Amino acid sequence: MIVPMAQSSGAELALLLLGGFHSMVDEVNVELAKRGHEGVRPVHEFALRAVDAGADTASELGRRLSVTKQAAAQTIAVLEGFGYVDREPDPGDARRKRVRVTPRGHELMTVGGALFDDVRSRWAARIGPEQLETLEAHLARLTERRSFTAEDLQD
Amino acid sequence: MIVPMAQSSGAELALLLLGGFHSMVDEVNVELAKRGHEGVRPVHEFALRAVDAGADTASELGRRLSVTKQAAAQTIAVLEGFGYVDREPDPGDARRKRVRVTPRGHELMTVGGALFDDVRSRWAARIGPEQLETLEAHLARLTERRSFTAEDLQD
DNA sequence: GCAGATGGACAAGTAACTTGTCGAAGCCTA
DNA sequence: TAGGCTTCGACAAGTTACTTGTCCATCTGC
Repeated sequence: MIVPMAQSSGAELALLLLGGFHSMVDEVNVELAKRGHEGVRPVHEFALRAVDAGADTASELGRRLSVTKQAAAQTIAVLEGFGYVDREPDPGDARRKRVRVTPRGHELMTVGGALFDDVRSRWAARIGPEQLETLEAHLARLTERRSFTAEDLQD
Repeated sequence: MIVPMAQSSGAELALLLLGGFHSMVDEVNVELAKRGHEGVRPVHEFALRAVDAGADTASELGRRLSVTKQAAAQTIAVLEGFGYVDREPDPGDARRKRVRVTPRGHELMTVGGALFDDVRSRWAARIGPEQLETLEAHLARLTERRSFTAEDLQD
C-alpha cells in the first residue's frame, strides 16, 4: 500500500490513515524485535492491553476486539506461547479461565508503549505538538461511535 | 479494535489512525455491496486503481503494493473472477500478460471513489473543511518516504 | 550467442481470522 | 429443585491474503 492514488481524495485519505498506522507500527515492531520481543505483532500488543484493562477471558476479549471468541482464544494462545499471559481456572466460575498478564507481558506493554510514544513525539516535533493534538482530537471525533450494525452477533 | 487504550498516547494515536481507516472502508463496503459490487474488499479497489494507474503486470503491481508478485497475481485472479480486469498476452513481450481494467472495473472505481469522497465530505462537514485539509496535509508529511528497508527483495 | 535478469505459474506453508458444533457449567424462574 | 436458556471454552474445518521456494519461458546486454 502507501501508493498515491489520484482520482479520489476520499480514497487518498483512507490510504493516508492506513499509511500512518503502518508507519507507526512498523517502526515499533523493528525496535521491539531488537529488544528481545521478536515475533510479536501489533495485534498482540493491543490484545495484551485489552487483557490488562480487564478483558480477562477469551469471550470478553473477543467482545472488546470485535472478533469471535474463537479468534480471541487463538490470540490468547499465542500470547501464552510467548509467555506474555498465563491462565488459571476461575475459582468462582468453573467455565471460565482467567487470563493474566505476566511480568514479561507487562514489560512488553511498557516497552511497546514507550516506543509508540517515541514515534508520537517525533511526529509532534515535525508538525508541532498542538497540531498533533488537534489532529488526534479531530480523529477521535470522527471515529467515535460509528453506526454499529453487525455487532454482538457473537454466538 | 477501536478500543480506548490508556497508558500510551502513542498507541492510542495508532489505534485512532487504524480506526479512521476502518471507519471509512466499512461504510464504503456496505454501500458498494448495495450497488451490486458484493464481495469486493478494499484491497481490490486499491489494487484496481494501481492497475489503472499503470501497474499492468502482476510483477509491477506487486512492486507498487509492496507485496510479492505471487500475491499480486492472486489479487489479479480475484479481480478477473469478478470481471473487473481482463488479461491479454503482451504483443511485444511474450513473458508478460497485460492486465486491463474492464468497463465494470472502471465503474467500480468511479462508484467506490465517489463513496470514499462522500465519507470525506461528511467528515469535512463535521470538523470543517479547512481542518480536514490540514489534517490530511499533516498526515501526508508524517508518512512521506519513511525508511524503506525491506523493499525490492522480490525475486 | 550465452549469462543473467525478469515474468508468470505451480505448490506448499502460514497467520489471522471465520462458521459450526459440542459439552460442561451457571442462571433464572415457575 | 428441576427444567430450560445462556455462556464459557474447546475442537474442527474452511477462508483469505499473504508468504517462500522452485521452475521454465522469454527477454536483454555485453
